[in-house]
Amino acid sequence: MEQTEGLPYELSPEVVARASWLRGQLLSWFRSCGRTFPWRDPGREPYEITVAEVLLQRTTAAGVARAYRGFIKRYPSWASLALTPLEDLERALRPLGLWRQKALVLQHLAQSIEEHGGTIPCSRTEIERLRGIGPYTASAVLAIVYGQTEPLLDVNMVRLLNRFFGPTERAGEGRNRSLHRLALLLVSGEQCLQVNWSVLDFGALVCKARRPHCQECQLKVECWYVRSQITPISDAPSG
DNA sequence: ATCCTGGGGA
DNA sequence: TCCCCTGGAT
Repeated sequence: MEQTEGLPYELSPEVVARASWLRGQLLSWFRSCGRTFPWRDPGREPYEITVAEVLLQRTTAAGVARAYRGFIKRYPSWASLALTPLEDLERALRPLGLWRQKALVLQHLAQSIEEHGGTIPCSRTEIERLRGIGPYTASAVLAIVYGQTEPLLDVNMVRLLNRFFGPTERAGEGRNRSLHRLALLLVSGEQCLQVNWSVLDFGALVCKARRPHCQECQLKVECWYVRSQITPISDAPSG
């Protein structure tokens, strides 16, 4: 009677089937069109991964990609981050936006982790206790550093799930939980990271917030959003 | 809701 | 100019 792997039995069989299809499509797309970033390379140190996730908050990945290697070269360790003058750190982060806040977060994070013996805690509760680390970044650390099955529920994944599946449940907290169940279902099983990255990249390149490429999108045959665009809600007299 | 001394694209 | 970006804290 135990629900396997914590998978959500509340989701309808139809939704589960569509999620499975979506997952296959995204993985296929990712193999040919996915983006490569230095912080995604296998064998990255936990330090490099965690720093990247903080830099990426509220910024475009392309912008971080420009600054990332230089930043890691200049600050190669938690110790170097902890010891550098805040002013220097701010200067290094300026091209990314929100540089003052990110400098504070990174330095405080570095000092906290130094006190923690130089290792990042491996439980969500402890990770989220760190200043500037919320649910998203905690999931990223758990998934990438510790190999856990975690959905990276950022704006891209929220947008894609909302569009593809359409309105599923009630508004408010119920909908958030519904979205999280969908996201967990999507990334469960093998290749958790590949699925997560495929969603981020697909959201950034195809299912964009501003002008989604619905005509060329390989998901359109199953997409609620496309259907809702085609099906007229009501005859709007244009006059 | 709103702010973060935000930068980039349309 | 406005909207968006691998958020988080108040």
